[in-house]
Amino acid sequence: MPEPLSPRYEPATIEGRIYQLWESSGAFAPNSARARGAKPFVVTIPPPNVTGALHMGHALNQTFQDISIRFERMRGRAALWVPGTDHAGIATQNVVEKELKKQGRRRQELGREGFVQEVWKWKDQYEKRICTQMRALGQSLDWSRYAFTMDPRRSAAVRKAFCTLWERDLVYRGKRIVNWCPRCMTALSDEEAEKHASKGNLWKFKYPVKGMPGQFVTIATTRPETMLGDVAVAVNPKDERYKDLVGKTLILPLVGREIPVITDEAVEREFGTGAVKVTPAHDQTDYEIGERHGCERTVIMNPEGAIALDSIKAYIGKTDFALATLEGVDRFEARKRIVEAMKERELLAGVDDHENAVGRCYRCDTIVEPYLSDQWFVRMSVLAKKAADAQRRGEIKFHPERWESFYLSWLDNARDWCVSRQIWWGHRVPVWWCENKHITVPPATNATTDPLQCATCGSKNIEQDNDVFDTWMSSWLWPFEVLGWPEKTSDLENYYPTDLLVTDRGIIFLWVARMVMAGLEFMDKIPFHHVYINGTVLDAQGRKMSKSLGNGIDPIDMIKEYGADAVRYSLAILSSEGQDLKLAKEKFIQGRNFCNKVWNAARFIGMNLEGAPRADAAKATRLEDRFIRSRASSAIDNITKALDNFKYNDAAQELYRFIWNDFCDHYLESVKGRLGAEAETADREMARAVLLETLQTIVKLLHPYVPFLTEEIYQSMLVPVLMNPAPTLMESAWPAPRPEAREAAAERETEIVRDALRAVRNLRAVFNYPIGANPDNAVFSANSTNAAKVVRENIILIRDLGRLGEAQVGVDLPRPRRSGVDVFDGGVFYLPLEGQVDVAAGVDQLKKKIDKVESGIKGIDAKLSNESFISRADSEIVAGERARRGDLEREIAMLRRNLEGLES
RNA sequence: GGGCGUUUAGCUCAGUUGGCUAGAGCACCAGCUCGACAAGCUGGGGGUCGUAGGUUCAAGUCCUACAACGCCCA
Repeated sequence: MPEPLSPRYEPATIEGRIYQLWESSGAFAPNSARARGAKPFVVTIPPPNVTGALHMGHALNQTFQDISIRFERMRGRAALWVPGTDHAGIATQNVVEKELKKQGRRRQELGREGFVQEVWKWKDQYEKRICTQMRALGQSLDWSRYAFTMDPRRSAAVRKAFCTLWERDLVYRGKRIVNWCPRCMTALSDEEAEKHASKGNLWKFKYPVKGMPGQFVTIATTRPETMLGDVAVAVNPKDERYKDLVGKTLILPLVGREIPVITDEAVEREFGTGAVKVTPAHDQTDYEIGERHGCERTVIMNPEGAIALDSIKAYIGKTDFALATLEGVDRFEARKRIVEAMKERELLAGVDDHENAVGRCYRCDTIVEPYLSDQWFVRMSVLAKKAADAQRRGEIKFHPERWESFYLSWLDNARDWCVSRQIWWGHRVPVWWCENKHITVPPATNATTDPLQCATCGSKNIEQDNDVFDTWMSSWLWPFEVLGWPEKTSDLENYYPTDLLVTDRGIIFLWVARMVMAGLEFMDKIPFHHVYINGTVLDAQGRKMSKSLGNGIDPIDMIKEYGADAVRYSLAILSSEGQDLKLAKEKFIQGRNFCNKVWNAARFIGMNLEGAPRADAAKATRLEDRFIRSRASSAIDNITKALDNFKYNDAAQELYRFIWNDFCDHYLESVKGRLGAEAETADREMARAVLLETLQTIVKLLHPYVPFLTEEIYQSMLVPVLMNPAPTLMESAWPAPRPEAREAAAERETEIVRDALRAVRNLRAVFNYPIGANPDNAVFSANSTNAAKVVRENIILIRDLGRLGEAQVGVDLPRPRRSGVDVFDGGVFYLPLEGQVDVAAGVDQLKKKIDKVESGIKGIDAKLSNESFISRADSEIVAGERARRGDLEREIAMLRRNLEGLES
């Protein structure tokens, strides 16, 4: 460390330099000498969308991944974390369209090629920004393997996948009801149409029965405008109310079409009137009913969501309603007009409030229209079953576990996946059409070569399908396409399946499930062994962070303000397994303060560390040395175990306790007196040896969370004094277990010392004892010879830190006259009061303490006086309670006696 | 309507298989510029663990019901 050192940690001065050091070391790639031949540990990053910059959710998600990667790298695994970005079809197309709109332009003016060029420009810009952000966060990604979902290799993978599925009859083209976004003008998958409960109405329309004047069937509908496309009215076959009407013909109001009354099991008798209109071209359930009854599918809307009368133009003029005026009218305006027209004709039987789930486009929030259209689908049944079977065999473990059943229930009900999108940005569907409407798909063995003629009729006049694929049609290949699939690469050989996927619960269906399907279908192996579902980052009020609310916190701003290490550590300690976290800017202060603490502890050690210490820490005999070595040993075990089980929060807390409470608060303070020039040489060297050893353990254990600062400490302080240091901390070995350093007795004895100190300080504070006074007549009256021994052996330290002069130590010593008293873990401490002290304050505190101990005794008495407790509880528990009661009894007697002494 | 999660100190959250007087960070009160750190140190106050039952010698922890909030599916 360069001198003079700032008493404050200044992350901005080191982060860039350290990242450079890592990157140039080549150790982001899994091919260092240590990693060679080692078992791999592989993570593929959930590729951020090039639509925009990274947000706090990414920072959280990636921090967990980097913690695991750095941990495993240090443990000696060949750690590989593959970076990448996703083209995010609809989302990116939308933002670029918005940009164009600002300039008063539309994508149609640019043409497909011109527009796609614009999107590439956008992609380049954000890709660069995203990668810069990941570096700023300190992510140890192997940049040499960077992948983009639309780069040539990934494009080849998508084509290979589609052509393979085609040959296996796992994709088909079909006219189905899809979720149609009239604004994006494209189909969406079921998962992309987000259902939101919304308040709407249930309208009741009367449809006249043909030839029976005054007779009606009343149907209920939430979307009146679709009545134009009605082809039947359906009732449940068991519904007695409609028994006589089944088979009769109705006259569709406003249109004049004759439609039958049919029966179908799908109709719920309890819904509305029990009779529903059947509109096969505009509703999924109606479509299915229509299929069963061979109904016509009458489309009455255009792709923009406006009424199109083409298919019913024969009916124009058949009724008194001016049907033609609806042509081109938007669906919601048409709804109003139709309800109005029905009302005028006294065919509106009522309107109820009705709450139902309305699908909205997950990218633009427009209400999705169930719409009949020709699309490409991936058959889910076989794929989903394979994935579910693998899950039931326990091949993939979810963290937290509960997501497993969530995931399985989706797999068990998965419907065919609509993969074609009517947009321009994405992988173009590798299907060619000839003028005879024959389909030509390249052979899977040669999927990237465009066909030159129709495979059916040989026509050379063929054109590629205009549609592109759903983004997930490329990202479901991610875990193996980034490793080079479909080529048989050594990466694929070495690193597939991967070990860990960290992602958000919102894309378990969209992405995780499909990656498993693709992995099993194309690689015959699951893509990853562990799936960690991280929590969602919320704002201080518990709302999701979003652009529209403007409540987001930019991770880069936070890095600038607090440092990347602070951001990472704060996120990790704030988020327990899979739990959402409410975040505010101030929350990063905790991480920053912690980093500053570590910085200062290291700075202090640096001031006392000239060259390598001449002592062997393992031979330490002093209590504080044995204590910190013992605690370090358990910290190593606890943190290793926590990280092994993806308990990021547990490990972060253990780090905090160990570093701040044990090392800084206790050990550093204990050891200060041994570092000065006046101290005995051997004692000083031992202190330095233990300091150095512990510092080394600390920077290693902390490195996965706080990589920059720990690397800086390692480089400037440890490399110069270590034998054969690894070139970077990042590549150095994770601390090995040290069972031999574990000493329960040392930890227990330290508790006595620390509590004795607490008693001293407490009495000084309570009685407002003068700061500068170092009394010579304090007394430690131990309640056992062992406790007396511990206090005696450490009396110099206690006196030093407690600011006492001489002090008497012994078993059951008498209380000095006019003295304050505090019970500590191991005995009683008496502080004779002299000068101006506040006796009343001391009395107050004694009384409070007596109350507390009394309630403790009461609790124990309740147990001990209970026959069943004595007979049924484990004997050691009972004995423990008895011993505890004895302790409390002695304590309270002491407190009472001394209260009297003070009050008199 | 079904499923899942949450409910513990003023705030944000920990709390293994039930078992010493329920913890942390922030905030709060009091004191401290003693050569790592005021982004700090020391001491302290503060909780009928959502409600109501139940199981048990013993429940924050297990069971049942209910309530509030949130997420997902229909």
